[in-house]
Amino acid sequence: MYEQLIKYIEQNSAVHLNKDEIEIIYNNFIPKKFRRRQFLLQEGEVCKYVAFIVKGAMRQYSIDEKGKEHIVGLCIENWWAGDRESFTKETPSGYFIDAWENTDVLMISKNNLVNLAKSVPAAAELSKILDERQAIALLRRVNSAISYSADQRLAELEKTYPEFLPRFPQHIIASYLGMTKETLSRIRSTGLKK
Amino acid sequence: MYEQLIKYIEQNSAVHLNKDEIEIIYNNFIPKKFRRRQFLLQEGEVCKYVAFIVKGAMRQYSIDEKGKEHIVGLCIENWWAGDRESFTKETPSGYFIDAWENTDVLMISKNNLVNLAKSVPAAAELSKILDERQAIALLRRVNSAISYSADQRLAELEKTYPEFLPRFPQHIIASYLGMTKETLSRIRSTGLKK
DNA sequence: CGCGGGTTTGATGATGCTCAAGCCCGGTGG
DNA sequence: CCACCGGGCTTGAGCATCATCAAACCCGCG
Repeated sequence: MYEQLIKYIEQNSAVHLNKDEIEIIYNNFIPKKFRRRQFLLQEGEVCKYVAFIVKGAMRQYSIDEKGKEHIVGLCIENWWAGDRESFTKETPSGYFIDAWENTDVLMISKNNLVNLAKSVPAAAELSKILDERQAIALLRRVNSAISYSADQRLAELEKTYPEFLPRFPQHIIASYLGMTKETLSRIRSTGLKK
Repeated sequence: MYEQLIKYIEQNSAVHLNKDEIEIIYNNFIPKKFRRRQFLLQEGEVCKYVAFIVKGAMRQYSIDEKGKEHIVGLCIENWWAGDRESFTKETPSGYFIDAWENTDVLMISKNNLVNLAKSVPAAAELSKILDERQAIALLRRVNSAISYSADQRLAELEKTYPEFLPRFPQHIIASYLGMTKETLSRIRSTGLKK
């Protein structure tokens, strides 16, 4: 499990880790298994950990006053799951995060992450890169949400994250795109004809 | 102008700057005035600078195939304007950024920002904090866009950024919220009656 | 075989968009 | 001083898109 994380950090920060650093990483991340449907975080809780997904898939969503789920994020292998807002500000989260598949993760707490950033420069670097990427991806999503029609949003997703489509059922994808499963179904069937 | 930036950096990074650091900041930021409607960035260009807004207001938007503007971001005093994606990856931007009011900014190039981060720890710290905040704000906006109806989105904006409403005309606010000015107008009038 | 989750299809309706007209108001120029 | 203009805001009628609700289907699995 850890090898995958080490490799990920080295690749994404473009830094080679020495023995000591690897040791530190081993000591700061906690391995954990989530069964399908098990929660990493529930609304109202403070997000104590961010989780590196070694294998599996998770989703982050809110539930509105009518009880409907709205998927704000999906994550699979080599992504990070966690509510940044709750994690950094230590405030109650407005989101749920649960495992969509049985999932293996490596989790790190806030304190440990701060320590890690101090002692392993690559980790600090990586953290910054991830924040940047996150901000970039989210701005694209905002643009797509306010600018495009349902079928354009689907087309965008197919281009940006094709790996999501086989991985999650359509009602999840639909929610992620801000539409109903019925609409997604119709778009897909008519989309192919043209 | 610079005093405002210094103050901003000190407050947001919670670090006091020494003379040398202040000197470095003076040397790395370029002051510039934008007239109303003047572009900081146009679609297809690489975003060379991020701009700290000392006074005024700017907007960031895309233009779709029908020629309609979609506002992805608004910024006023003590905010930063710039397309993060284009700036960090040095790729052509998909957005326009222009001044909505006559605006005074302090701009910094990518190279200078990298240098600054090396020599002024507070700047590096700040940069990280801003990325975090950006990611947090954008996730909220995504959630709002995919979960809420037009009137709920307006309510959210009124709570989150009340300072925008008197500052920008309604058709700008409407676009920011992903609706038409007519819809916004109707929501506002019926909203008050209740 | 029956069950449950996922997907599709259809009918209906609400929400929000489009297009068009009119209004308000501050600014400009005759 | 008034006429006119432009930008912004409002209002209305008709329409497109998408949501809702309901039913049926499909298929892997116990």
